[in-house]
Amino acid sequence: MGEWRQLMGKRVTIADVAREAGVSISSVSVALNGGPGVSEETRARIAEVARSTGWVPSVRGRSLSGNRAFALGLVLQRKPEVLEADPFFAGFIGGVESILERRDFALVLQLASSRSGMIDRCRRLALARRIDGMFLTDIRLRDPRIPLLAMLGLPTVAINAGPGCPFPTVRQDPEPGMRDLMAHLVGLGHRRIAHVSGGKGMIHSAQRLKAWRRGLDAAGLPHGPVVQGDFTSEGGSRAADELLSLPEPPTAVVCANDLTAIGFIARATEIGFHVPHQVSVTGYDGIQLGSFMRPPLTTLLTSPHGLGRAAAGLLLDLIDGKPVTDVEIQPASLIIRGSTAAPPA
Amino acid sequence: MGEWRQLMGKRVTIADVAREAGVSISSVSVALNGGPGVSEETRARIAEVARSTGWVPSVRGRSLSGNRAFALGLVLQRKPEVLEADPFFAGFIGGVESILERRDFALVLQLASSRSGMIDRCRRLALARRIDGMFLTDIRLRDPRIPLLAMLGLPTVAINAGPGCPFPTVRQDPEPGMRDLMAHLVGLGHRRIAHVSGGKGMIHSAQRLKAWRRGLDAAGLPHGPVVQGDFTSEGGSRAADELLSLPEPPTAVVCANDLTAIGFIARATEIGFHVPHQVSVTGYDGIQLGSFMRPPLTTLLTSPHGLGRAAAGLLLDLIDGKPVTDVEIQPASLIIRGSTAAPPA
DNA sequence: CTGAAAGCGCTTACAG
DNA sequence: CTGAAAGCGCTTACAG
Repeated sequence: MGEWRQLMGKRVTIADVAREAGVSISSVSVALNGGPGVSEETRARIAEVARSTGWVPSVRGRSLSGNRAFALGLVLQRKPEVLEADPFFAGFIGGVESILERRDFALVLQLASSRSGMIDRCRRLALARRIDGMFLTDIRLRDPRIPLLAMLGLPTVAINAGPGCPFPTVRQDPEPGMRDLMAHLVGLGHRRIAHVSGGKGMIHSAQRLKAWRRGLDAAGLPHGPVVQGDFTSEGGSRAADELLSLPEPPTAVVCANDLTAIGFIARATEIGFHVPHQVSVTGYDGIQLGSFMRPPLTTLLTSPHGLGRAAAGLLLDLIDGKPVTDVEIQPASLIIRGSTAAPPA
Repeated sequence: MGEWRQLMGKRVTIADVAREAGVSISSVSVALNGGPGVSEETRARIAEVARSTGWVPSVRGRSLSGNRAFALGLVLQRKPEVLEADPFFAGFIGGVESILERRDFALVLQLASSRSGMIDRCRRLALARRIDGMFLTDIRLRDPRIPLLAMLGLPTVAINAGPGCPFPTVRQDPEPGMRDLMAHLVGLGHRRIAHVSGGKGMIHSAQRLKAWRRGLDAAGLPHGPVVQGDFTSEGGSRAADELLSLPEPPTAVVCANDLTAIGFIARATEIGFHVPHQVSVTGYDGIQLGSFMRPPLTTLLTSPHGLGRAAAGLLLDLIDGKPVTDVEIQPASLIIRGSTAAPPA
């Protein structure tokens, strides 16, 4: 019956509910928002009418009068081909949604194809007042979105930001796991350990590169060669060509992420290098497919889902004006599988 | 200066623009929506003021008065672990966004953790009038969302729907490619060809199963064994255990998607079956990583991105009241790689 | 405890 | 060509 009314195009509004319950629309509003000043009896009657008519408050009306969009924004810039295999994107959104689902907030997603497009869409999303807050991911060195969002005054939560970011931040520390990984390789006997880096200018690329360097320093080893990657398997494949044609190729290669490692291994195998017996290869992310590779991938397990959950909770608190502090989720942890072994004698 | 006004909390509104331009707010509205009845001179003046103040119309006001949300909805149900490696999700969204980006529409994404949650969120999204239209993906046999959305009267576009779906549909035909795939296997000499199916009750699982059967029929071969899968690598791994322990194991296995095939190959290799020389394995989807497997995966190349583009265009037309017809994008096509070969003699 | 009124920022007929 | 007015569906002080 409620459904029936809805479907005939006669949308149920707060006025219908008020009329049917014999109260004013303000009483309906207060009753359903849990405000004080409505008797239990009236509240129950209103609730029953709302239920039976199938009324769902219009977010348009609520937004305009209440000055809240009931939505959070996520703007990403990705090349389509990178997005498909992206190890972060889907898990992060899943984590965010697991929190928003209960709060009846919506996630507004925008994918920009260019850097300037991303910045422009951030700006419009905020200025059009479509969202109450924003998630800032894939942060770059001197990211132009940081001053933009700060200036617009939009509540923002950063994910894995570097130091000096003015927004509350959710972090998963790469350091302990990377230290374990480097110790694992050094312990196996590796002395020439190379790195295939992540996308240029990304803060997480820089973090992983630094952690690799520190691991070498800690073991008193020289810094091996670094090849610029881009977080894709193609990049890993190219890096294999480059590193394995060196006069003294590395015996271990630390890749900036799993996709890179998978591409590296595929190409290394193709040109006749046995993984792990001639060259050990490691990833970063801990994607599910890593365990189905042959050899299965030694990697660091990250938690995009956990970051999403934490970020959503933090952003909602921030919007509600609650006091917030940065959140650290459990650090990425080493998973040793078959793609690492002792170097050739 | 425009930015400055915005940032001080004094949001620029249409009233500010009207005052500064010396016109009424209705003129501003008409001018910026490209309506007739404003002189070129006035329009230019208004545009200049809008630009210099940095005014972006509030979507809240526009939605309420204009009865449009300027947003489209996508509600998915996925287990978090499936979502991460999902071959469809990210590409589809990328395609949708490539169209929405130009039209200043937003994509509202909701991820439900349960079936009932998904249906409830569909309902609330529509009733709260948060969106103008909806994408219907992952359609099941007798999907309860179909009558729901039809009843609510929400413009909806279906993706790869079966016959009898009342909504305009975007399709990528699996038939020609599956026919080619089966012919490829039969041509190699395979006579015992098994199938690992997709998730239970999904329409695309049924389609691929049917296509496999038809291929066998066309070659006059008996239907090999079918193992129930679930579109995951774990499911493929379990299927390998089951099929390869048969008294007469199949010499070729057609998997419902690439993840399943990858899991199958990993497990088959582990228990001592050489792929492709003892058993050929095929996938479906054409994920990028398929070409980095060893052996690289024979599969059908699909286009989630193309489906997303087409679906977004169709849905926007539908909302605008334009006449629409179903759209067929180029069929999924066979890619022959190293995971298929002649059966053992 | 309850209701009438103003207002959120726009769009859309309708007069002039 | 331009403006004043009504209205979209709510929330929030403010009176009673």
